[in-house]
Amino acid sequence: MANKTPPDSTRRSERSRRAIYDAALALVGEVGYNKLTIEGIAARAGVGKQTIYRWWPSKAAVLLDAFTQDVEGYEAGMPDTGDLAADLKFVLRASVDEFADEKWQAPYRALAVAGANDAELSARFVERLLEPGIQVYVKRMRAAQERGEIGADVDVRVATEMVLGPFTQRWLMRTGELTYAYVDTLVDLALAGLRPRA
Amino acid sequence: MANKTPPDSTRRSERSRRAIYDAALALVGEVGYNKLTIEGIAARAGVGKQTIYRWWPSKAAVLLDAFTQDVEGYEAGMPDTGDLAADLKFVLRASVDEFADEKWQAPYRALAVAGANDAELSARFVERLLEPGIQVYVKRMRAAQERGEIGADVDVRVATEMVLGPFTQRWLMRTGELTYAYVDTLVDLALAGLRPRA
Amino acid sequence: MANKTPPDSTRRSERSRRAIYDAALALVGEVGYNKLTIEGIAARAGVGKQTIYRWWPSKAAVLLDAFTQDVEGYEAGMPDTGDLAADLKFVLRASVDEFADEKWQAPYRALAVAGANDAELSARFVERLLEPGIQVYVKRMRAAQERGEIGADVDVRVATEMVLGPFTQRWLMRTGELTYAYVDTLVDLALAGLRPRA
Amino acid sequence: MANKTPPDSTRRSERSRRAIYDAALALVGEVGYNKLTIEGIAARAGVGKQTIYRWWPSKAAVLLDAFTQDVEGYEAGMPDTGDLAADLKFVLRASVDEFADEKWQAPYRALAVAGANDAELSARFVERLLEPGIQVYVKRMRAAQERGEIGADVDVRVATEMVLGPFTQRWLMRTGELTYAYVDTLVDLALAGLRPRA
DNA sequence: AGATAAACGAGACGGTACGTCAGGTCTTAGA
DNA sequence: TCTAAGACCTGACGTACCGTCTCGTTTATCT
Repeated sequence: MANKTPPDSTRRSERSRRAIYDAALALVGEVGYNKLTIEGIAARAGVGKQTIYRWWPSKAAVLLDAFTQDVEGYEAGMPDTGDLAADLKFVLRASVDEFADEKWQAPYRALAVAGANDAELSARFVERLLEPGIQVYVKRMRAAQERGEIGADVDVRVATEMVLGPFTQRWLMRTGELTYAYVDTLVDLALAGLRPRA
Repeated sequence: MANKTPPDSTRRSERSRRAIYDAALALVGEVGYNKLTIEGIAARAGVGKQTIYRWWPSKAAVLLDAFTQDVEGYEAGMPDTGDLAADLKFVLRASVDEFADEKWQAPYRALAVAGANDAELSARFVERLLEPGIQVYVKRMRAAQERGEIGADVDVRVATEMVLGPFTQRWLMRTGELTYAYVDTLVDLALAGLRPRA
Repeated sequence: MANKTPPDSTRRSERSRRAIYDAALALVGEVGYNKLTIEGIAARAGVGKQTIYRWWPSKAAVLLDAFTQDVEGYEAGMPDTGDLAADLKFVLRASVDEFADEKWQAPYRALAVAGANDAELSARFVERLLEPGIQVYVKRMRAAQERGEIGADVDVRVATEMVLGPFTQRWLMRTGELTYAYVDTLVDLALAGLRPRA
Repeated sequence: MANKTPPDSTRRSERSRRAIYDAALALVGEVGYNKLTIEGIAARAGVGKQTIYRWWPSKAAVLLDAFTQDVEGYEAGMPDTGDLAADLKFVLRASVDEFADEKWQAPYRALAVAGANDAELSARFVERLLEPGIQVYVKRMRAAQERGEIGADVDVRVATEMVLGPFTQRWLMRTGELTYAYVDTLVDLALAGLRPRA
């Protein structure tokens, strides 16, 4: 029952969509996620509330799309200089800087958090933002593994999590500082266990 | 100015406090954190709203106290059989079970998440719930380190995070399953790097 | 400025117009005037909203046209048997029956009411529906006056209102029942005057 | 089911109630009944919307109470100079003036009209405002009847309607002007009857 | 034991935002 | 070119909670 016929997406206003994305990102930076409201987004975007409700189920979904749009074409990838430790440290240090940027961090954190209480949203967040970031590490590790720098029996997925998990936890839970020194230590400690056994 | 004289805590109604804790925990399990409301807690507890506002600043704070109360005397600690890997796996496997229990998981997740958007709450959450849990690991590792099972130069705090971070991330972000096999792999991989260099 | 060129009425779709009338009358009977909506009429008629807005300024105007269409060729007129009292009673009794018919009454009442708050609509309602009904009485009275049954100095318009006004008030305001006995009393009293017979 | 416990009227804010009445009457005069909104009343009164919804079921009900409050203690009654025609004319002429006053007329008309589409409201409107006004005439007529100025067999209720009905119809439907001359004619005709004087 | 005063339950209050509905305008496709 | 379809902006709807503010009513000391 209750199947509202879904709107015809070919007629969708591109103008409104962009305005909504811009408004959502601007507002989440200004007032934070908790005080972000659909009414606020609509007003800022110069758009009717219904136009938002027509296309998204929640403010979190709007923000996810807005943010995804924003980081499209990111896919920076990781260098492969042949030195795995150096490459990991290089990218993680960049992440340290990124996560220190309040403007970028606010919506990302908001999404991570909103996802935690909403399984469906979580799935989309992971698929669209989190997983691609993880895969960058997995691929680089796999390359190292093929060259024999990492033990053949090592689960590179778990190995990646061993580097990213602590980083994420410190950031999200504020259980510690995110510094260059920290990520260096982390990489060294993690890699020490990955080397092929002599 | 504006210093509301704080309420006299000696006159506080113990009955009401318990009722509020019970109501908060019951409701967060039934409707989830987002739909948990102060009005709902007050109604369920048979308590005036003001009685809640008098003693707590937010629903998250209520929940934190309620939950803390609930796990008081936990402090289980970790066995020390002399086999570090086995001990870590033992406790982590218990955590796997614990985090699979919807009733326990709901408020814990809610608090973790609420903290992410509220630095002050976060600090108390970490201090009261998260950090004690981490310290259990840190202490066990330190013991192992003193016995020379772990390299003397290893930062046991970071080493602990290398085990708990991935676990937490999988749970919170739902980026993977939490199984016995997973935590075993995790422990083995982490410890491989911790052994003292020959 | 702003003079929208009026639409070319020669190209108007007769099919749509009829469908709109039918839908409007059906809906006003089903849901009442307050819950009658342009959207509802359009949907029921299988017509775009714009097609309604192009030709009518308001739902009341649609209903007025629809209803007028429906009662076209009414103009029943009043018999002239030579007995004024009997003729008046005859027609008023027919009205009693008519106003008891929910299906006929609903849109008529709706229009009377909508008119009360909209002078322009009111004018058209009076001109097209109400006044013709009144004139039927006025003519019959005038005929009686010419035959000397009614005083030559009597204002037959006012005399007519003296019969129809009470009837309308009872109906519209629900201040009393509309029965055969009532209209008989009304006619007798109006014709006779209140003074005691000498 | 669904019986929300009714609010405790002893705790009701008199201040708010007055402000709501004032706002409702002011707004209905300024923008008309159709554009009168609960939000508008609340805003103008400096009151939460819920405070209105708590105590009244609709904007019409608010207006009815507001208006009733306003005309409380009216109950002017009718003079009894012994000359029935003169007394009726006197009061009706006063009504002519009253109904020409836009400020008084707007809410009264609005209520009459709202009642037409809402039987329950109608009942209260009639009981509180309309019927008392009618009874003033009925009583005066009855007095005249007891003195023999009016035939003993005359139904004074119907006789009253014969005077007030036409007046009301002209006003509500705008079928004619409301002048002193009109009400004089009406009274004379009603009292005299239509038959030619012998 | 009685008086005093704070916490208590209850819930009305001024507000904000919700998610829905309809109004009236504007755009696109099709006949 | 007019029509059907329907997306759009607007604004009001009625509801849910917010956090504050009285109201009596316990309850727990302190005379």
